[in-house]
Amino acid sequence: MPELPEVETIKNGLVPFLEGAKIKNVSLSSYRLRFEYPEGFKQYLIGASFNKLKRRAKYIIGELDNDNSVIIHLGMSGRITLMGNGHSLTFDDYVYQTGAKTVHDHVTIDLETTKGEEFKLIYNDPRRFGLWDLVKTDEIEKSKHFAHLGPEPLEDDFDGKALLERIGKKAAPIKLALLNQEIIVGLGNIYVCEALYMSHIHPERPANSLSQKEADLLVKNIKEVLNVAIGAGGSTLNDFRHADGNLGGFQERFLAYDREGADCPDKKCGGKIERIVQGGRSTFFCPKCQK
DNA sequence: CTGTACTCCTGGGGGC
DNA sequence: TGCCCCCAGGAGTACA
Repeated sequence: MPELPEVETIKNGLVPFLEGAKIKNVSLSSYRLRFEYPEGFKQYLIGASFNKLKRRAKYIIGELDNDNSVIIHLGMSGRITLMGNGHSLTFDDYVYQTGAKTVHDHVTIDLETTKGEEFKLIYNDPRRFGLWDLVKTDEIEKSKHFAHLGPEPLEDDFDGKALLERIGKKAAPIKLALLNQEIIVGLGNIYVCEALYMSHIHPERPANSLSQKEADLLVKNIKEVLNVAIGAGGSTLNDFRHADGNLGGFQERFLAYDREGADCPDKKCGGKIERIVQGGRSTFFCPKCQK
């Protein structure tokens, strides 16, 4: 799925269109997503306007003017497209696009901006691992989606000390600990691999074996890789693009992720990137410089 | 407590 | 061309 940087970029891209916009109509496909839509989903939405858009972990939160908030998680393959005025803009670029078919359009929202311009928001999700929910705005933090979530990695007060506190005595491999949203939110398979590579930390190291110094470096690199990715995506999403939805410039060049067999980017290292499986998911790392 | 296996799904790509 | 198998950026649950 979209990890924190992608969700942040999408949220930021939606802000100028959605904040203040009024929901004129909502239509749903006949498929359910990860969960059923909540009772009265459409009724709460239609006629409401969006106040603020926020991000928490990998969720987009759309605060409405009726004390409810829309909670959106993109799962593995969720994409959001805005269409209006003969143009469309798709906020994805990180997920395969060729398979996009309207048969997987599950949520369509007709909107009207404060200036009276009409447009549609379309949520497309082939694998349907995403979710849309409705939560009382003042109960978001204790809702089932958010109650167990760990700290935001980009918060100023999140540092190596805070990470070690969250890890506690956990002997699980550091790779899996970082994917655990109860310990730290927003990281997924890609950025965990990248941050561990940058920090020269072996993904199979027990989480509780990290020194304070290693944790400091790891957190510094987590922030770095997330901020670079947000910076790369953020600048491309300012306006509607033409109908092919091509944003460009959002391609990541990964150091370790998906580079099995490639030379370690550090020429002085001379190692080769390897792929192993942890928790049923691929881990890419350099066994020579990650200790 | 741990770790693992499996679940929800579709689609792309490689091998044959 | 097709078929089969593996893989995919998430995350919850069940079970030993």
